[in-house]
Amino acid sequence: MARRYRSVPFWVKGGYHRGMPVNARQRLLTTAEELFYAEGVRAVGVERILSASGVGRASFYRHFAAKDDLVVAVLRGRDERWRAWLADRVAAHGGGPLAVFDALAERFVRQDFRGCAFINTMVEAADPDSPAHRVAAQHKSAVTGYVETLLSTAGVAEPASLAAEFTLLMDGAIVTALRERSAAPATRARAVAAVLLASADRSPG
Amino acid sequence: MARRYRSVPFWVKGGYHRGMPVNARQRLLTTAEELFYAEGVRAVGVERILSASGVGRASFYRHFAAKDDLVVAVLRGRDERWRAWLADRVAAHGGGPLAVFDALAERFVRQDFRGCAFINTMVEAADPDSPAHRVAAQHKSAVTGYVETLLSTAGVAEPASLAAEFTLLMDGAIVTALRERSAAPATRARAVAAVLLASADRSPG
DNA sequence: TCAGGTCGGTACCGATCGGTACCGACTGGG
DNA sequence: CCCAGTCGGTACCGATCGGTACCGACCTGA
Repeated sequence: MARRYRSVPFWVKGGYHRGMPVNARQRLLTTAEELFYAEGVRAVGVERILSASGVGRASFYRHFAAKDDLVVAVLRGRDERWRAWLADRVAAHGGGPLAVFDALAERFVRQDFRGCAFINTMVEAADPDSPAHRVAAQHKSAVTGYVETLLSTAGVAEPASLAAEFTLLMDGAIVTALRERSAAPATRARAVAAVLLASADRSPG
Repeated sequence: MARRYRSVPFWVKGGYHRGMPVNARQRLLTTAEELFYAEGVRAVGVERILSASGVGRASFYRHFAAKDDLVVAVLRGRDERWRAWLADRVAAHGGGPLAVFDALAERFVRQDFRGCAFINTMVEAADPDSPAHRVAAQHKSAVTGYVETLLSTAGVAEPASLAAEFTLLMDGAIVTALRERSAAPATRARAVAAVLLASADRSPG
């Protein structure tokens, strides 16, 4: 059993000059997230993460009992930041439900775009009961819930079913962008969503 | 350099009783396809394929120069059979463009459903230039082309753009089914596609 | 001053990875 | 009958996998 990180240690205050980012745990999370997203969880060994982050092998297992725990921690962090990013970009694009596709379009044109980390996780972690797969599925539920609030705010009478369709379109756009590598799938999905939104019932008022 | 399989050998005619299916190459392809689909390409080692298929290690490398060659061969075979299966099921469901979603619904409820092998391949084989990734992308193009012919036959004026939207919906449904594990995503995508089809321009006649 | 905790570095472990080489058994066509 | 070719089995290779143990250096709070 590896010991766990407890509180803020000494070197976050003073000038710690050994590694760049704050502490070992944070460096591991940041480095692993990059590598996992770019090449896949299974394709990236612990050694790669250690050399890329400059963290010692023992330090790794002091913070994470196993590689799988790092994977889950990375996914949880990405889930939070991704949804915060989405809310930010939606607001920047007017705050309407269709803005989620404008946000996706921004991601698709990045040259480091490699699809959705959570879809990729559900593909790689085949077992639906595995912790990583569960976290990925939870992320999708959370996104669907967020889209539902957007639709509700926009005055859609029964936002739940339309939110499910929006999420399906988002996932379809992401997977399509994986091979088209352009913003086109986002605008395509947006156009479809616009048709759905236009024909949706509006709540009174 | 491993020698390649040339022509039909002796034991396909006579009673070959060592292994069940016809020959070693076919057994390798069948077994590998099952395992790759169920657990992922990277997760399945050569040893697993050998023990599960009953093929000797040397025989493996007589037929395939490397594991990657087996992967590509598996994908090519699956591409052909999958599209033949789709055409068959579409015909069974009336032959209309929307029948593709009825076909998908059949797949989603299978308990061995693990998404689309080609989407999974594009996720696992991160490098877009890798042979496996290329074959997977080609498969999607072929499916889109097939959907386009369905739309054209149905009298849609400009079937290309609508075919792209249909394919996006299909991929979205597949990814969604990966976590919902039911036919619901297929019917959901079908409903969306029906709206698009209804509002599409029809060619004269 | 000193115990306690975190740090990076390294040696090491058994297991598995993809791949090669060689073996004897088998069967067909010449 | 015998050579060519395919078969399954196995020993073996170097590399890498995830994980453990121990080290000295460093800083903190008592």
